[in-house]
Amino acid sequence: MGRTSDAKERLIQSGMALIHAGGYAQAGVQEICLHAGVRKGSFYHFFASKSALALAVVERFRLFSEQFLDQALANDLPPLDRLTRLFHMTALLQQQSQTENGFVKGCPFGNLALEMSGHDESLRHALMEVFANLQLRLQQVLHEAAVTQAENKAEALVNLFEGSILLAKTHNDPQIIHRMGAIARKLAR
Amino acid sequence: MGRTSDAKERLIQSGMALIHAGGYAQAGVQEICLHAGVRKGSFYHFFASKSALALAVVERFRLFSEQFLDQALANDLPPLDRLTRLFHMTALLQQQSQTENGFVKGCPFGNLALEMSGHDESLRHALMEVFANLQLRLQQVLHEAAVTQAENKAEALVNLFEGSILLAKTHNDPQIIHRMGAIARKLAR
DNA sequence: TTTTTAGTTGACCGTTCGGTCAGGAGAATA
DNA sequence: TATTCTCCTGACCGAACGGTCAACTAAAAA
Repeated sequence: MGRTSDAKERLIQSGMALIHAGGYAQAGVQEICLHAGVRKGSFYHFFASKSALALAVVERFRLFSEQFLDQALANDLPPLDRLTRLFHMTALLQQQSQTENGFVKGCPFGNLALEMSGHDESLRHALMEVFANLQLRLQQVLHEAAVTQAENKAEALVNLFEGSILLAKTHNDPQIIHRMGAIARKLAR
Repeated sequence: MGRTSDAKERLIQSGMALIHAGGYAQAGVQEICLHAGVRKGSFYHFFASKSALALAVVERFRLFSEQFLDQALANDLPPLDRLTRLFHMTALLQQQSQTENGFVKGCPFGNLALEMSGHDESLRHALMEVFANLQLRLQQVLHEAAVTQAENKAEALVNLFEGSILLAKTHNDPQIIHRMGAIARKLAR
């Protein structure tokens, strides 16, 4: 079946890094190729368009976020403590990106949602699923905590979560996310 | 002192409309000029660069948001009811943009924050001030409601507010913002 | 009325954008 | 080894990008 290559994988990795750091519009195909060590002609062998890469990038971030949520919401703690841990772990993650790159990169999904959901329907739908899934997982935690109006509260927690990351990026201060850990706990009860 | 013109004003208005609807990168200088009925040469007579226009656009949105907050947080209601009204009025505003344009435009500040704060420091600082001011005004309301930890809660309300608009835009559903009105009330107590 | 000065115009700049394609290279299969 | 199919390459495309400029126009100020 012809020769093999990891160029596609490298393109996805570079896409994740550059799109997360600078946004979709800022990350040019040429720049992504340069970062990946791949010629632009090869790019279009693996992806039909730049937005097709973005879709693959979102899918990879989704896989990472699933693992991240598995850790954060693991049942080695009481339900409400897991919520707090999600915020604290996220704050830590953003703090690391701040130390490495000088600025808080923010949520890859939230970033793309505000930049692209106005003019890329397929990407918008992919992001809707990501947020809906997050809400479902939080709802399960709230259910374990035996609270009322679990669905409504889970929706609020998603909003608070994404909002705190938005403001952490704007202020370049990951501690904002950390502080919301306690609020999330209060909101859940 | 030479002839007069409202071209600068028209450019700002067009910039507000197009940047809010499609984002900074999507709104080209040429497109903004076409929308405003101004030749591109004139654009650079009034603005040193595209990002200079963005700064003026943010300033205008800031003025509008001040008036909006004056209405939403007016003391013709008990403090906590004003918070709810802010969310309800915002939901209505986004619903109108949805009816007119087919999609929820989102918060002009939040949109620009996630798209631009990574590579335009002056714009980022302008947006920081907007959010800080919103937090201050909410803190005043909470103070009137005689609640504890007003600063911490005001910060949480800003996060919840921006987050709900982010998800309303992603899901193209302004009702999400409306539902957060009750949550905000609960969060404040 | 003359001078001054702000506003207007449209051609033009170099660069970068996403995207295309014909042809060559090389590894897996037969 | 011969064939087949995937991957690689680099030149090339038209369009759009933000931005520049000198000449021109017209209204306000002198």
